Amino acid sequence: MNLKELSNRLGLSPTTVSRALNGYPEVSERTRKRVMDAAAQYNYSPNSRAKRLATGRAMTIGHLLPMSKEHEMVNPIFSDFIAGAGRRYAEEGYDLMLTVVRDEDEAETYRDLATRGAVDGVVLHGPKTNDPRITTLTSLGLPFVVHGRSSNVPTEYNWVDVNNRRAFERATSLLLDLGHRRIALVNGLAELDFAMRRGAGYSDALQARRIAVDEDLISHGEMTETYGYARTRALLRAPCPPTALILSSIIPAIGARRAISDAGLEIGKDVSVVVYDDDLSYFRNDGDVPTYTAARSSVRYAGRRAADMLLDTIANPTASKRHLLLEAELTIGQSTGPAPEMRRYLDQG
Amino acid sequence: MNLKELSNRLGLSPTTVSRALNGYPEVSERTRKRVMDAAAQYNYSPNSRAKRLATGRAMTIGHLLPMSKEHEMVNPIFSDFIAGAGRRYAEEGYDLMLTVVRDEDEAETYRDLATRGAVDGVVLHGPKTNDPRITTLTSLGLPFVVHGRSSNVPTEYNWVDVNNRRAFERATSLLLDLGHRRIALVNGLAELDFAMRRGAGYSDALQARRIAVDEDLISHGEMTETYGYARTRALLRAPCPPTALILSSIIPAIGARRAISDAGLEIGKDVSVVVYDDDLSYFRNDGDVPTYTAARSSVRYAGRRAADMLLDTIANPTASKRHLLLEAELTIGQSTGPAPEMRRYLDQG
DNA sequence: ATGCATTTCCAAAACGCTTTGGATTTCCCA
DNA sequence: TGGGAAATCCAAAGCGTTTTGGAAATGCAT
Repeated sequence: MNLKELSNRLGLSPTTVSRALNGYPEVSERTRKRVMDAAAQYNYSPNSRAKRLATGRAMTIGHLLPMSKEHEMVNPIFSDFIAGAGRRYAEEGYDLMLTVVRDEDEAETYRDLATRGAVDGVVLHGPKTNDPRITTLTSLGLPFVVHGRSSNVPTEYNWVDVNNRRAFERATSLLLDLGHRRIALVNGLAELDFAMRRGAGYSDALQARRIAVDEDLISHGEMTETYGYARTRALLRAPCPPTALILSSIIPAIGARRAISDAGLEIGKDVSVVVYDDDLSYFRNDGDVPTYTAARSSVRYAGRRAADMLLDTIANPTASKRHLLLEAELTIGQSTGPAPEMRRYLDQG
Repeated sequence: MNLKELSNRLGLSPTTVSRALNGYPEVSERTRKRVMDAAAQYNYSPNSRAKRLATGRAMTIGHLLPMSKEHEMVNPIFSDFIAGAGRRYAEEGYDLMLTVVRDEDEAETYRDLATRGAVDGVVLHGPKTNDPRITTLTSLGLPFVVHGRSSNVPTEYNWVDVNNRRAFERATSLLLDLGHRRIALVNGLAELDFAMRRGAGYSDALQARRIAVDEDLISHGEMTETYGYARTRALLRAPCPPTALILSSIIPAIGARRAISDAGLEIGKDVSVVVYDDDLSYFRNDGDVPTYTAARSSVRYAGRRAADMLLDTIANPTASKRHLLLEAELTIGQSTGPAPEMRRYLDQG
């Protein structure tokens, strides 16, 4: 069943039927009703491909899922971000197109999406410092929103980000307040912009208390359970181990817990742990007292807001660039407590 | 730059240019080369929307990401499955379209995708027993592949599944061999077909040893960390706690570990744990000795094979239905050991 | 040189929709 | 009962490809 056939059955022209269905005012309500009913009856909906050709709009938003050859990992936060964004797309009649791509092909893929006219806009994930993809997308003239920010990019661009620096500054301060002085930072890959910002927040807090930053306590890696385990284990075996850890995601924190437990230590007592919590749907860190003390910000919500921003950009292409900085909330859970020395002091008191 | 403009510059007809680019034999190699070069120079690639209208093919595969209102969780294995499947789509020139949908709208969405002609086929996730979606898709005539199987569906359909029953039968047998007699099963949601099969495998193994199935040891839930924690905690506090646990995913196993640790017990010694491991990219359970004893089967590989199957079905629509049953491998890790009573016996020996 | 098969290319139709620019009808008021 | 405005509808021209059905040019053997 297509438009021509439907209009034949109704004894109307395709023009009128099309207008009736798309809510144009040039058609009487009586006719519109008749058309709508017939469309429902024959289960007609306009062919996407034809519609998109005629309107010149793809009605599709693209997301690239880049996979590197060495560590071919899918970012675990990706699915929750997509869930948030995709819900909005669906509500607005947009489709979501996901392209799994080797990361060396990423720029080429953006170019391809643009010239093919396959999407009306894209979301850029995991920006690095001075990310070249931003320049690429800008020059392609393809509307886009960055999830995160990229330092040192000369041009303006749309972004939705969390105040990572402040979140980690606050997390570090919390541990300092508890008497911890040797605090390890288990951070994301060094080239990622958010990791850089988090590192800066951590350093800020230490320096505000005149505590030197010990590079041995800082590490960068992919946010896997294995990485969290290996790194924590190494830290605890060092000559002068930290009394507290800050981890950039809840996934490596799972590994950290395992390493702490393996070492015969207790989390929240012998070793304090603060995590950055993206509020992943399968790993809710809530309850009366959350398992982990955490700086929390819902990545799903970020996805929703990024979608809003992108759709708005597509609708108003000439408007100035949009920015949204979300704040993480710091919630106390079971994984933090006074530093061991402090604990002895308190016990005496 | 479109086809007409390109052909103008070349002094050729659109027909010839189109044929040259699409590798048809009616064009001389010399002309083809000239066209290809010009296309590269002007960075031309055919407009997807027009191409798809003309060919009548969407060149797109659909995946639905259903989200229920109560427990709005994204299945953590989804992203790895997509990564595997999406890679194949990209290689074959297909796009991947993801639709985030409230699960009560799922059937309606399939119908819409079909009538709109938005996709050439879909992958069905998380089939329940006698899943109505299979009937819907069959009647729509939309090619599809099920990731998993659905019992009691009268018609034939394509599927890629793991031999869940055997995997759980073997996992249970392993624990029985180690002397465990009270083995808990922490399973997925009861309505999911794979949970049913896993339960059957578990029961098979017990009954083969003439051990009665204790319903109190079996539970169903969503595979979150929180669920694994709560359930394990409850089990360990019961009057007659199990000495071993089998968990349907590595995610609740994380919670189980936490509960065991909280109870002052040691995993692999006081309590044995076997997990079903989907080989998630951010939670690799490998190393010299894996953390968990596990029945492992890569969900990413399953995604790739499902994609193969679907593309093949689209190319040969009349062929008979295809099935692929993958076997999980059972690998011994650090989380299992002899049952405590057995251990005492062995220690004496 | 001639005839025939190949090679090489093209004009025009088709895909299914939207949208432009009228044409026709209806309505309202003087 | 006109006349103009408003309401209602339509024919036809796109949108940018692919594909059908030839036409012209070339190559080869005679």
